Amino acid sequence: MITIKDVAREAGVSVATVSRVFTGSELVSERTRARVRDVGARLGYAPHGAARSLITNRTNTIGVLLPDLYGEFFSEVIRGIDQTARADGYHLLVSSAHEEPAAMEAALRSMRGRVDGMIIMSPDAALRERLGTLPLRFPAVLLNSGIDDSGVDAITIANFDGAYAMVRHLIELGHRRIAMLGGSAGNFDAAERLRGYRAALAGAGIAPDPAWELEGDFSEAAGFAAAERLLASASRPSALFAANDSMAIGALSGFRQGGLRVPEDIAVTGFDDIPIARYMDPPLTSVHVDISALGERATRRLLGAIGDPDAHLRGVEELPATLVVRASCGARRGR
Amino acid sequence: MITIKDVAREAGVSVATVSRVFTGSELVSERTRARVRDVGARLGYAPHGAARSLITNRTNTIGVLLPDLYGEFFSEVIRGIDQTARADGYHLLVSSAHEEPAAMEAALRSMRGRVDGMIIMSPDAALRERLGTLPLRFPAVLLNSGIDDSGVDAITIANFDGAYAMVRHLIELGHRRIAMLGGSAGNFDAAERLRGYRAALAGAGIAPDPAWELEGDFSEAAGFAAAERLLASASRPSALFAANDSMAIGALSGFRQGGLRVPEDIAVTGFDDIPIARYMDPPLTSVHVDISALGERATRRLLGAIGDPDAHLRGVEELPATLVVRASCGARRGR
DNA sequence: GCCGCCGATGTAAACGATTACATCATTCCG
DNA sequence: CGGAATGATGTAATCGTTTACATCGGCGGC
Repeated sequence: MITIKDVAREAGVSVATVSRVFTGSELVSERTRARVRDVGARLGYAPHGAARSLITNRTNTIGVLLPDLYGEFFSEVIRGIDQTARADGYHLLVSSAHEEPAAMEAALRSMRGRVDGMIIMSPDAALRERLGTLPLRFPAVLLNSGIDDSGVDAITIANFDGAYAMVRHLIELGHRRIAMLGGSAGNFDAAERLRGYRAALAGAGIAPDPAWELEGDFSEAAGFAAAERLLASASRPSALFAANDSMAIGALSGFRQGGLRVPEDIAVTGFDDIPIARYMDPPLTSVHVDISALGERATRRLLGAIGDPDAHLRGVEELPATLVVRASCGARRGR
Repeated sequence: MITIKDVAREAGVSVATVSRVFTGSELVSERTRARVRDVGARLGYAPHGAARSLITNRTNTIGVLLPDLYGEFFSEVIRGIDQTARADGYHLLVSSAHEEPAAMEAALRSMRGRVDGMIIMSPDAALRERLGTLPLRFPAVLLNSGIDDSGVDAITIANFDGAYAMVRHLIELGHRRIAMLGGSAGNFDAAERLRGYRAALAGAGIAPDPAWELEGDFSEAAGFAAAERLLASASRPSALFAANDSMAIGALSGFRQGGLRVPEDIAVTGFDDIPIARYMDPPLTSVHVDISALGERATRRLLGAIGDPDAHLRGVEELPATLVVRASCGARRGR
């Protein structure tokens, strides 16, 4: 492997000069700069990242910790993070599937000296608790972790409001028998959406029926299974609100397979408004969240904290969640 | 920031001993090991990644270069890569959106000293040429780049076979007027799929109609637009084969909105078999590719090359692409 | 009782860059 | 013409680890 020394020797200058050329310092004569550049290109030299980080204490990398890497939601978040980070010359070090706090801690440790800051997505409540006690060695932004402490940086979605608006909308369409397909137990977003659902029902004076609070796991398969369960049960709701779009899509498919028409026989709605939602048949009524903006905002906040830790003021930002009415709720005839 | 020296001082041993404890060397007495462990935990010590990489020449990280990060296809590939890499204790450094060769080269350079190897996805033909001339400084595996040189490591999809099988299937169903919605110009996968389409038509003695070779860009929007175009044109095909599922889904939606029934009025099929395909209405007939396996195979190959560069033998692997018949092609009644 | 060996530990030299400081040649001004 | 200021370059310390080599004590075999 060719190093800065090789370039220096070949160009007949000291390593300091080569370094100055490659870090873009002004203090090099035009002639020397050109010569060093040439030699560098000819030899195929590239500065060694680790060596550079060691002395500068900067890695130009941000770490991303995710619970999983599955589905359109996460890919959109990462896209938002990546775009923003790249614009500022940062790379992304991703690490996923940290179900257990221990695994997460290990991942966090292993990031030391490899990243300048972290974006941590830990929707699990138990995990979040643990995280608070963890001595973070670098700037960090939490995503959807339900933390409400202005001492930390975090971005959240207006889960409650979104769910409330959705259920309210269904009620206004005349639905009284509204089921909710929830997310994984312990998941913060899921809990908040459920809370919004209950509040909306209560607000309309509808008694909640525990049998209509189904448990899911955010996957299409869970939606499909829930639809089958509802089809088999004696009393069927007139509307199903799924805690995310993937489950709504699965449910759509399940109901159809069971011979039900959506929205005529049953309304189905989701949450997140993933890109594909509008292409469903019927197009899916959902709660729009600008998912990639979620990643973008988190990244901006993090970059701010990295750039000037003292000036940076921490806080929790909430992203709006707005109702998007399409055909699957029955508000629009056909399409 | 606390370093190995702090731990050494606090534990009353030399840095060498601390290092030995944290690298898992045998040569430490049980008593000392325990003491160092304790002190380390108490002080919240974590080895500095960059410093470690510098001396060991290992980063335990693999770099991933992608053209973009959009949609389920990429997210599945990354998932495959991540799972395999993590199982071997590797992290992922991702970098996306390298449309131009220059940007790609820059990204590649900036990875030196930060990764042990790279997985490069560059479906663009021009890019691939350039890449060949680039002196790669680390093991690399190419993904879907259409390279057919046993001197490099690469994984490809059986694009031609898959497309051929799909079109053949449509012909067997009685279709003669089959349109193809292609992918981006210059994209290798797209070109191969187009080739398969043409070959199948030719094999059945059907004259190709250039007007029915539409250009797309792999997005849902492109599929939607193509459907609109076909609806407006005088002669309409009886089947549309889209070069990927996203476009097929967009087309499905477009045709429906134009009042056409799928598959009764027009058959629609895709390629990739992304997870959501089976939940469409009608469920999408597609060409199944084990996308996450694509990432997994690439990673295994790369890890092999990293582990033992001498023993490793390079080569191109092709992943099968098999027809999955669902309802959107009309082969099955209803769903 | 001496020697050699072995296991546990320490010392110090890398790794490849950046950068404060020193050096040297020029230029400019009084 | 002397000396300060300026600009280009070099020297060497430094970042936090790992690891080859040295050291040292204790133990077993002769």
